[in-house]
Amino acid sequence: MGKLLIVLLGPTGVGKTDLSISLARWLNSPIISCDSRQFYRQLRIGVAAPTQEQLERVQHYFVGMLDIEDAYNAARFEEDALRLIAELHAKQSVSMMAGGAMMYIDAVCKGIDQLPDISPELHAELCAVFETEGLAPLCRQLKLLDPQHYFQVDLKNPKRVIHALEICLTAGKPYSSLRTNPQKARPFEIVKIGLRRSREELYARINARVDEMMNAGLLDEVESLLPFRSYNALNTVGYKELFTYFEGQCSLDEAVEKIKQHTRIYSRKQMSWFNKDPSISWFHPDESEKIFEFLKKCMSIER
RNA sequence: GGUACCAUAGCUCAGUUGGUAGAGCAACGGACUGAAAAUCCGUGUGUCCCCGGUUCGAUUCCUGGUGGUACCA
Repeated sequence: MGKLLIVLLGPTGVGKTDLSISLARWLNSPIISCDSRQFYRQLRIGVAAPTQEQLERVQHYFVGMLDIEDAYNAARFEEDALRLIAELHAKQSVSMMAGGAMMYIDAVCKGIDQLPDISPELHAELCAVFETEGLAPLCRQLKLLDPQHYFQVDLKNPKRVIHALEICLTAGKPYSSLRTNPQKARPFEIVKIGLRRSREELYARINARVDEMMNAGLLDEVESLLPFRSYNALNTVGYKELFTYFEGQCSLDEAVEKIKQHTRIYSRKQMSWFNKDPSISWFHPDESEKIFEFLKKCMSIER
């Protein structure tokens, strides 16, 4: 009997959490979260993590599994999620992943290339070069070590250039030789359900949700995280804006408005990524009956 | 009421020694394989507050008006 992974995705604020819970109960299955910032246990209100009540109704994997100081990435998620999916599929034929972290979704569905681990020292060294001399010397070095990638990479994007360079230096061969644009075989079928709304609707929900977060105590949550603000996990919409408020750089109203704006921008970025993926079947979150019908069909084909 | 300053893109403002204008943010579009709620790229026509004057030509100079801010009464 074939196994199936249902992937529920969509932009932030579209209504994934609510629908994922009805789906999970309908399927009698836990939820594999694919919202990378909800993985951090200290990030609750600001990342719209499932509530305690929701967590009690349905088991959620990965939510709150990391500490704010932990480093994590899409490759590790690929490993962790695949291991978990295999365990679940030993007991059940259908599993479900829900979330909006674009690259994490692709890591599980398509796979990403095996790359060497980068030493923190090397990373710090390259970052220091960037800080003091800018990107130009790093680009020149990349051109020498990996001319092919040099012509593909976004040479204005420090993260990309530094990453490519540290891979070359660590692997001892060009990054491009390690990039295979993988489409890894998975021991299960994948059905992607995309949720979308009109922009007007989505923006209204995002704006309202930010106000709800503030009412729910986001300010206290962020204040308690001030000592950790340099960690990457806190370079997150909803947190960075309130940090600048605590620094006295702007008023609270301005910070809240920024959170709304940045969340809207993030939602568009997600849509721009998802729109490229032809394997997604799109629904409005209110059409849950249609989604159930659609999934029934998928599942009967699988069996 | 008087004086001074200001009025330019959705917002904050720059600028044009007179030849109809440009930044940041926003907005919109895009990229994306180990930081990804990250990071990066692209897109700028707007009665240059209104009426009049000077001028070949005014958003720019001048008169008047309107609105705002500050100070003085």
